[in-house]
Amino acid sequence: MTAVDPVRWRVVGRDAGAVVVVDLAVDLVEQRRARLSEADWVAEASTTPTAVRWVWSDTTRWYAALLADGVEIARAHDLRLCHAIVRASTLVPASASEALRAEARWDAAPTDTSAAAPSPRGPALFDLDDGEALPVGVPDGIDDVLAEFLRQQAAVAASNDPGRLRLLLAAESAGALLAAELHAAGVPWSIEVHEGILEAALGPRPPAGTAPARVQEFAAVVRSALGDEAASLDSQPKLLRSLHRAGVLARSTSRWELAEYDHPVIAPLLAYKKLTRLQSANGWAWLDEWAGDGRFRPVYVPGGVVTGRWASSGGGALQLPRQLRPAVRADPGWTLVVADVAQLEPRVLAAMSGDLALAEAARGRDLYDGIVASGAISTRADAKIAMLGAMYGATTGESGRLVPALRRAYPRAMGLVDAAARTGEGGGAVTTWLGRSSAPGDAQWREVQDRAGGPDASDADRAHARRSAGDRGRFTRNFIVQGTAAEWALAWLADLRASLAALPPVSDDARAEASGPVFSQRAHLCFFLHDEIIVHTPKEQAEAVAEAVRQSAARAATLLFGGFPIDFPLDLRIGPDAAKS
DNA sequence: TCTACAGGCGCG
DNA sequence: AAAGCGCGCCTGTAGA
Repeated sequence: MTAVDPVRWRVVGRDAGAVVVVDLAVDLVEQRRARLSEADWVAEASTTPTAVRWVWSDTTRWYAALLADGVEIARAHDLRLCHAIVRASTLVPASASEALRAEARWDAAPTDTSAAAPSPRGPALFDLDDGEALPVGVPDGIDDVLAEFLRQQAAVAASNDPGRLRLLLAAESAGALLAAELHAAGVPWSIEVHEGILEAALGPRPPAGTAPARVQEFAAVVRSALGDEAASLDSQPKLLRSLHRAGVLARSTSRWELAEYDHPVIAPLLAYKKLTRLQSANGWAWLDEWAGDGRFRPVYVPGGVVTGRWASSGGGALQLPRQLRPAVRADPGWTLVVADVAQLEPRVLAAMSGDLALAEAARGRDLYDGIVASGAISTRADAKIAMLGAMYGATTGESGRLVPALRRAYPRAMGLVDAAARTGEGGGAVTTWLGRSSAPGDAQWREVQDRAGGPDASDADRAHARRSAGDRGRFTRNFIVQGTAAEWALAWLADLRASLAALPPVSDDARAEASGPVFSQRAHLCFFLHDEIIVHTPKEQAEAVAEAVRQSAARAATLLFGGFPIDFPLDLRIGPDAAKS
């Protein structure tokens, strides 16, 4: 059996009601087991040196309770998340992951910790749309957990690139810790500012069940312009019919299409839609439910997107409108460090393809300006449209027309995404820089392709297959870039999280102003969105935090891409609110 | 009455 | 302006 050092692993599982910890100190031969009560387990976790990595079934299943008890975990290995990566990774030969892939119980959805009723859950099933069902909750018995850990270690060791996979698994697991911490900490939220925004836009808070004053005003103007005092504005089919009667022959009621028509109803209707959107998505009801205690606590779902990006569930963390950003406000005595990466995805593409020309265009400046400076494309706006089109697979319109110029200027970078698209069109799997792989085309997809190639295929069959192949190609084209960008972001987060934890203790004044879990008594991450972070910090540490944010970005670049000359410039602001100035 | 879906729109 | 990728949430409607 192979040694599991240099990291010191502690494997956590349950057994007959108690928490069991197996310490894999140096060698698996020297396993030491300890059976702990819940209280002892909290004490054990809270006094663990930061160099120890806890191995557990599912971070969401264990960590929320520890955080509630004031315990922080520095390092973890999330078996559920890592199982998903290892089982699909093309870096792992099929023979090396066979044992792991046979363990379907580890393909379960995250443990649902929100349910009010505790444990004695039978085989809870989570219905999927195709009639299959995915069980909720992976195994958490100590023997199951230990066995799965060993399967994963073996598969990674037998992979083509254990170093990259280990980095990915560590980053993914650190992300899971952080996701729980972000939820526990919450984004500091000013109810007053939010209410001010709502009142300015919508008027005073209306009684439940009635529309705000400004919404009613615009509705009246719209109905009058339609010449129909009873027109329904909230039902798409009815609104469309009303518009047709008034001479607006739109085929949908979407904002962009309506904007093309010149009619007195358009302006008030667009205003009406904007206001009702604000009211229904982030109005007073949202404020009460999600930020009523002065903290916005979205539920993050690490690994929730196939590409490795996080998803979210509840609260709409991924859709927080810029309009509401001013409501993010630091506590008294505290401030915010807000940072986002400029053009993360094309920079990642330059690095992973080894495209020195694109890296040169990106170096030390706005990447799109750099493309213009190179002469490849004439305006910044066009360069941006072309780059997005190249990464998303645009074939038509302005974007599609501009992509060929990019292909000539940056053949390596474009060659990489074009190759990923061809792989996807053929039903194959593609893999990110660190080893996260997409699923290959499934049986149903394959069947569509096979039918189109058969002797009695109809034109419709062939068109369907062509479209379906194109859809997959655009997905895999984007997967390698979006997924690698997610890996860069995770590396940035993980490094920063550790740096913040190592900052010296803050003054008692700052601590006294803070509220929430123990780690929120000092500078801590409170928000993450793909390529953007917010750190809530005592004012006295803001500069140190900003420096840590920059250093972590630089270290993430080195960690992933070594000495390749690519930089990741940050747009970084320090201030009491998170609105972009 | 309940659930599934589509339209629409917010974010990267 | 979308286009071309990835999401979540709200609303109303259609269908069981």
